Amino acid sequence: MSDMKTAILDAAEKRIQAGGFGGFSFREIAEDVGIKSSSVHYHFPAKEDLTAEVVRRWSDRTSGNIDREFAKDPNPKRVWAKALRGTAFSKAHMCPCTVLGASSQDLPKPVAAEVKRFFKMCQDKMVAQGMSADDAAEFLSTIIGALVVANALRDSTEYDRATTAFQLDEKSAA
Amino acid sequence: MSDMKTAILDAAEKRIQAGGFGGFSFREIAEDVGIKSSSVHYHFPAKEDLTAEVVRRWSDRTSGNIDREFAKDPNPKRVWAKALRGTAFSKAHMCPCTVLGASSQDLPKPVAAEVKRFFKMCQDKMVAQGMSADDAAEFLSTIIGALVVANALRDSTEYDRATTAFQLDEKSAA
DNA sequence: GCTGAACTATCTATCGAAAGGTAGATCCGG
DNA sequence: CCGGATCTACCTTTCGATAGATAGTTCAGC
Repeated sequence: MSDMKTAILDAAEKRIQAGGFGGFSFREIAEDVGIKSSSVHYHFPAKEDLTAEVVRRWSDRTSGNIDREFAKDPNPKRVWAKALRGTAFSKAHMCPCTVLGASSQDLPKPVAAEVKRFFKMCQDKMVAQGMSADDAAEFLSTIIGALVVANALRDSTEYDRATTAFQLDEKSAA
Repeated sequence: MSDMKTAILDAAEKRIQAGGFGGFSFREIAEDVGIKSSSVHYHFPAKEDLTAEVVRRWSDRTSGNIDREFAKDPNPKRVWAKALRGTAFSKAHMCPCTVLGASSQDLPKPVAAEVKRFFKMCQDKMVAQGMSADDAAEFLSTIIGALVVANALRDSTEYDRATTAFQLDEKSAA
């Protein structure tokens, strides 16, 4: 992957984290990376292609990060809670898939499909890590919701308040 | 409130539920209600005014609905879980405040403030109903997240899977 | 009870800006 | 010289918003 393509994906990711699909334009991305909007089209034919690729990349990275941490800590809930905590306290504050998922009905089909894949990946991985299907559904909802609530209240520490139960040491987090 | 103003709010609410702030235009709203886009400006000077009013109305309605149901059922979690379940299984599938909250950073200030007010109202009311602050934060995150995940997976029954623990009878839901 | 000002709600028409996207030229490294 | 990458220039559409006109309604004062 070329440097410029990566730079475009980085810029798009940031803007999507802030405003979702309708919250960014090719011109803004172009200015962010220092090229012209038409050149962005060279790398990504249409807006939905760029957006779908941002989601795919985020999904792959998340999957990898979780696998890596789970190898070090056998408690899946603590691993996931910590991973999303990093997002909540990052500059962007939000996970792009969550922002897009909230307005999934208004997304181009390929983008909506990619977003769906992300959430399925999360649930499947949780089950593979030993959680029951219902437990995974509830837990995923809690950490995703914590991200949204903290973002809306403009206070990242809200994420911690909502997930204290999962960030404790060995015995407590079940 | 005039019929037309209400019709405009209804149309805007639907569109916001689907696509958030960037997901609707005055022209679409105008077509939905059968007037011209400039006439929408007569009722709401700017897009942020219309959006803020949609959020305010949703917030007031939710507050009223919860009070009414809590008077009949003393279990706050069951009351809230049931209320949001209605949204998850509605045609629109989403709570407009949740959609907007996910992209809160990209919202005009008055709108972001109104969205923030909604989530604070939820937490405050939960505490007033007897929940601890941390418990309220976690529970609110779970039901909001369940809405997002169910929407992204395009399957409303995901909401039930994530909230079964709170929809049971008297003794079980604590 | 009539008149006329003021208000409500909508229209047509239009603005400048910005959107997504395309075509064709240019530049640069292999 | 060829091909990937970027540019300039442009197109069409849509955006939020404004101006000015037009009916219909309300209502105070004579």
